[in-house]
Amino acid sequence: MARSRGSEPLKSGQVAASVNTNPVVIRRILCELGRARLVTSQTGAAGGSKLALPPGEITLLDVYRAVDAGDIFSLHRQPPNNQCFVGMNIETVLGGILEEVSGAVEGVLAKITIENVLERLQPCPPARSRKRRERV
Amino acid sequence: MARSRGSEPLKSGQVAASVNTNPVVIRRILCELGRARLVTSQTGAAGGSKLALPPGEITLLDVYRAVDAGDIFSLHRQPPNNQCFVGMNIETVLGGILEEVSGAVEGVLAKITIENVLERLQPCPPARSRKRRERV
DNA sequence: GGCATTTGTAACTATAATAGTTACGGATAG
DNA sequence: CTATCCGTAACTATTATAGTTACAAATGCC
Repeated sequence: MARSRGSEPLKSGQVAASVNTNPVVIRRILCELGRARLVTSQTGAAGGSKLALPPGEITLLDVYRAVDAGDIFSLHRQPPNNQCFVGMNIETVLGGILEEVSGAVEGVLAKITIENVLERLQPCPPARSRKRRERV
Repeated sequence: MARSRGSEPLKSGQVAASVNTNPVVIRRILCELGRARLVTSQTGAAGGSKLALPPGEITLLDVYRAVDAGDIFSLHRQPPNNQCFVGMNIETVLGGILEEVSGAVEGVLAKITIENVLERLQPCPPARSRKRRERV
């Protein structure tokens, strides 16, 4: 979507085809991103989705938070036995460690924008294909 | 196990009871930790498991690596469509980002030992209970 | 030796999460 | 008015994880 920014919005079917999945799966994710104001979508004919911000202003952390249900870094739902000394406090300790870990993850993601991803995709600038030789 | 180091080995049933699960589940994990040389186990009567190293010499990274099947930070098994420019290279880019992320996670885990976890569990040193008032 | 106990492991079932599918109401462009 | 496309619900399929049962092999103890 970042690559086709400015032009027409992408349809869920196009995105789905590019990742070999079903349009509904894509729409579900796009819908979450829309709630986070990262993309905008339009219904109806000639509808589709596009980025709501310039690629340089969307970080992977934004995307991660929009999509994460909050249970990636979480403790086992079944609590330990509180008769045990360790069990009494271990959840607090592990919770603290999980926060350290997820903080580190978020630190990495916050530094990478969609634009950076595009740059990594293509060492050379985004098309305007200087020689028109490298794709069909 | 770190808390009962020096004394008798812990049986899988005891550990299982303390986390409200089945002994076999514990044995499976203990077995992986054993293959990583972090714990030793003994079969037979009076058997059980104990740490193979002092708690200060085992990091959470050691444990993580012993247990991780390698698929925590990994790409979707179904590859994208290579007809698409993005699909052609995105896996390489995402792979690089995943490495950055897991590197950050490992950095955090490498700094925390089992001994540190014990310290965080109990602000005061490991028992020898000075007043014998705080547990039953 | 014989017995009780415990690990290691296989085989199976149960439960839950994720992905994928079908269907349809509502919005929109032409 | 019609064709198209999103948002969403409801359902099925697939997979991963957890839990269970069972048993051979190892070990300590009498």
